[in-house]
Amino acid sequence: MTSTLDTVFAALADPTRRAILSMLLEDDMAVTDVADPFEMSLAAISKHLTILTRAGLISQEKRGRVKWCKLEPDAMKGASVWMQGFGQFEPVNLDAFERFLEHHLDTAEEE
Amino acid sequence: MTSTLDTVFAALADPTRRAILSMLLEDDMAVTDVADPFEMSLAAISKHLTILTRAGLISQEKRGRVKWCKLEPDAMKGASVWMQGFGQFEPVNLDAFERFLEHHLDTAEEE
DNA sequence: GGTATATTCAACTATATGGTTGAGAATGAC
DNA sequence: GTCATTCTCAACCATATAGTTGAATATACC
Repeated sequence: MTSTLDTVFAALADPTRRAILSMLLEDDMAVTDVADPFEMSLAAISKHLTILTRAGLISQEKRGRVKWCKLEPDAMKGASVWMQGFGQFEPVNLDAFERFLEHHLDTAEEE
Repeated sequence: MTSTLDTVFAALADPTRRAILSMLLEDDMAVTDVADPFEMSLAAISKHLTILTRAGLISQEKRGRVKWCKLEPDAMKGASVWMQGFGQFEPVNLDAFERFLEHHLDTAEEE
């Protein structure tokens, strides 16, 4: 939902959640099917899905008794752009990136 | 030092640590100077720097009694590439970055 | 209605994080 | 040697995370 840098990076910091996102690249999945390849309980997976949803990385839609999970890759955009600002050091976009940092991302979050 | 996806994403999930990395874009800094703009204690900043070091995102070198912190942007490569695997968004060139700015996509806020 | 399936909630444990303060170890200045 | 500076360590507190199990809810099937 929120999709701040905080929640997105935190969500991506867990290997189970990254694996879930990879699975959802293929297709939308029901919660039970997401949980299937993992050793842990369904409740644990349900919590992971909540964290991914809060970060905006997936959406969940209930149809009948089944809750479908759908990847929302756009939620990674902000984080991806933020990181790549450190990777690509052409002087051109370095300035722009620093302005971007100052005026948009970090400040917006700490207010 | 390790620079796994786990440690890198976890390190990036904190706004203080992201702010520190942004500061280090300019130049290497001593721990005291890194801590200066923040409200929190020096010890707290020292812990953040430890986490950034463990993630490989910075390196620290002691010269005299001063410990210098240096940005190591290559540590973000793995994480950056991982995210681009989801990339419906192309690697950020100036183009994509400017589009991002134009739409003043305050991705840091809701969705 | 009764039962099976899908998912979450509640309560609990263990561990990590983010912060504090105060003391301690190095180093540099005089 | 004395004193200040730089930085970390230790102990502590509050909160969040990652997992468990068992009960509860909601829907579908017959």
